[in-house]
Parts: sequence; C-alpha cells; structure tokens
Amino acid sequence: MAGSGGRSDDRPLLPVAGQPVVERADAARNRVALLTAAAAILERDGVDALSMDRVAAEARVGVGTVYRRFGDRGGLAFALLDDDERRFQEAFLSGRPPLGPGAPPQARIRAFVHSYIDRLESHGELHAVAEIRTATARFASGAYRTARAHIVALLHQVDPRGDWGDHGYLADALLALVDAGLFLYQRRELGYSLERIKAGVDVVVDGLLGERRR
Amino acid sequence: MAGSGGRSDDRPLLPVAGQPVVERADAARNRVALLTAAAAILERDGVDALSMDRVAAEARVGVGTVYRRFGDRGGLAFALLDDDERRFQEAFLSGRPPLGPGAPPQARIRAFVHSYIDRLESHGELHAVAEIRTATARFASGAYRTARAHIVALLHQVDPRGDWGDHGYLADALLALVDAGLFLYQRRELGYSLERIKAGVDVVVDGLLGERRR
DNA sequence: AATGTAAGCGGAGAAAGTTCCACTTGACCG
DNA sequence: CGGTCAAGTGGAACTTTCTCCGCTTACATT
Repeated sequence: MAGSGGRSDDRPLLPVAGQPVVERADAARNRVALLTAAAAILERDGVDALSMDRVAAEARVGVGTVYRRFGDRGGLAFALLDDDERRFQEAFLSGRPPLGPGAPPQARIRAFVHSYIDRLESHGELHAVAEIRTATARFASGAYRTARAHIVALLHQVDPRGDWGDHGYLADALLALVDAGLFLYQRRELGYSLERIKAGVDVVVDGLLGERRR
Repeated sequence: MAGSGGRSDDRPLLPVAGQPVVERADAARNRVALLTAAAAILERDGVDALSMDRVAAEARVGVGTVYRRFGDRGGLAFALLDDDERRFQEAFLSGRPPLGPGAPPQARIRAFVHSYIDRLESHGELHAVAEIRTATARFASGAYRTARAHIVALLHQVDPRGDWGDHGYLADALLALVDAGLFLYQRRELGYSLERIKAGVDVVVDGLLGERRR
C-alpha cells in the first residue's frame, strides 16, 4: 500500500493568491443560482423554510450540488452572510475609526462589539443557523478566528505585557457577548433594547480593560 | 360551542406540592427503562450514538413514548444531567461555603463558575447536546433561569444600588463564559487546560465585580 | 367485579440533513 | 480538434428527528 494513496498532482492544497483555482462555468452558474434561490426563500418564507432540499429545488439543481458547495446547512447560512461579513472585516481591519485603525484600542474594541450587535440585529436568525450546527461550529469558522485575532491584537496594543490577563481568553469572553443565541434571547425573551445590550457590553468591556469604575 | 371545550375536572394545571400528580405504573417503568437505556448507550457508544430511535429500541418502547417523556433530544440529554444538576443547585443554594451561603458574594460567584466548569469537564458533550437544539434552548431552560437568578441575587448583595451595571446583563455575561460549546472549543481546539480556563474566568469575574487589578 | 376515561403507548410516516456514487461536462493540452 | 480526466452534477437512499392518531391500559369510582 505504501505511497499508493498519496496526492501526486501539482495543484496546491489551498488556493494561492494571484493564481486562483479557476471555477468551472457550470459551477459558477450554479453558485449564483443557489445563492439567489436561497436569498429568495429566506425573504419569502423566513429562515425556517431555508432547507437544503428547497434551495436545491428552487435552483433547479440536485441536493448533492448544494452540499458540495456549502458543506451543510450552516455553511449555506454562512455563505448568505458572506457579503456582510466581508464588509465588516474590511471596516474593522482597514476602515475609518473608531472601528478601523487610528482610534485607541479600547475605543476600537467597543466599536467592534457595537457593530457586531448591529449585525445581529439585522441578521441574528441567520447567524444562529450558521452557528448552531454543532456545539463548536461558531468557533471553528474563519470569521470567528479573524475576529478573535483582531481582538487579541488590540488587547496586545493596550497591554503588551499581558498584565490584564490571558488575551486569548479575554477575546473569547468578549466574543461570547455577541453569541447569536444569547442576543436573540436577550432581545426576544427578555425584551432588552439594543441600547440596553450595548450599555451592558460597555460595562463589561470597561471592566475587562482595566478602566476605573465611574 | 360556548363552554363545550373547557376543562371541568378539579385537577390543577400544574403539579402541586404535597399532592403530586400520580405517575402511572407503566409510565414509571418506562421512565426507568428509558433512562437506563440512554445511559447505557451513552457509556457504550458515546453521545453521537444517543439517538431517540436507538434509545426507544434499547428500552423496548415506541419512539412516541420517548418523545412524550422528553420532548426532544435536548430534553433527553437534559434528563440525563438531571441528577448532576440537582446536586449542583442544592450545593449553591444551600450547601457549604464558598459555593453555598456564608461566604462573601464575590467568592460565591467565583466558586459557582469554577464548579460549573468542573461539571463541563465531566459532562461537556452532554451539555452541548442539551443546549444545541435551537439557538435559545440553553437560555429557555429552567437550569439557566435558576443559575441566572442566583447570580443576580449575589450581585444584588454586593451592589444593591446597581452601580456596577445591569445585573441581569452581567449575569448573562458571566454565564456566557460557561457555554458548553465555548468550553469544548477552548479545551479541545485551543488546548487550554482547566487551570487556564479557571484563571481566565477569575480575571473576568474580578473585572466585572469592580475589584482592583493586581 | 364491572366500567368509564384520560394518560400513556406504539409505530407508521413526513420532513429534513447528509452521504454516496455512477454519470456528465468543462477546461486544458498536445 | 479530439482526447483526457478531475471537477462537478443529480438524485436515490439512508439516517435521524419529530408528529400524529388510533389503540391499550392503569386507576378511580361504584
């Protein structure tokens, strides 16, 4: 069996910048059709109606194709959030302050969390679908990793020596505040207003960033 | 139709203490059989194998019976955690300090979170199953409500005027640290030790409870 | 004991998620 | 232009969750 199962082609395992893997024409067509269909179902009948079968049928495509492209239901939800996610990443990585570079790190962190909450307000249910598949789905996503790395970097700027504690853990703690399930619960079950939630996160952020209490 | 659909018996809508709804013998037998079967499957083949069909088959009972008793898969997982949950509640409501009454509220909160993490260490996957059904399942559970009320009460003891912020929100923020998904991610994906996680929550608790930083 | 009745039961089946694999097709290369 | 073949496709089939409803049975009453 030695060597019989290895990859022998020269194509890179991951896409390489400047030399992107070409997407076949039929695949591209289907990608558009699927996203269009999914968005239509979502708008017409809500998240609960967003089933893989339905999307496949509406896009006139086999279910297998849906799974090949998105992996699972969470992946589909994620893809629908992709535009929004991209814009968000751009905003916090290179946009205008206070979210983007230029503002003090504390302010950027606060702006980050506030922005995230606004996103949950508009797409909370879709976030929930994207995150709920498996217990750790949320954390495994590229979006989570990027957000976490961003927070860690900001924490490092304010607290290079790590006196405030474990930056990785702190980032997880901050991001736990913007869990889609928690948000929906606070908003719907508890009836919290957006303002109340934002005020709450501010208190937590201030507490964690070592500022004096009022 | 007037009055034709009304309840006319004298039995209370909810169980009344001291006069419990009698459980039929067959129902009791099945309850035991189901929990035994579920525990056996869990031990033998792990959480993933814990399907409703399998439990029903192993207990020699129809699926309908499983659903009648537990509601859904999350409910079954929850029932399996019930013993542990009961012991935990007893410990923080009326057990020995620092978890139970007697210790200062800050210490009780810290003990609460540490204890919770120990529970996640032994039953994290089951917690995950119990919480993951729907986005807000975790928060809708009685266990969550009880834990939250407990934290809120402790916060009220240390900070009766609410100077530290919204106690309800703070309780949610603290409980977000012991989300089963987050725990499993930190433990397995990030490889954090129990000690590291506990040290992390301590920093957060200290920050939120207005203590001076070291 | 006989009887009434609601609680409980069982399992067929609907619905959704996911896998699998034989077949088709687009892109590239000579 | 024709051959090659991995990428892509479709949809049957399997799994699992959950619902539904006609039937059974434990328990209370008489």
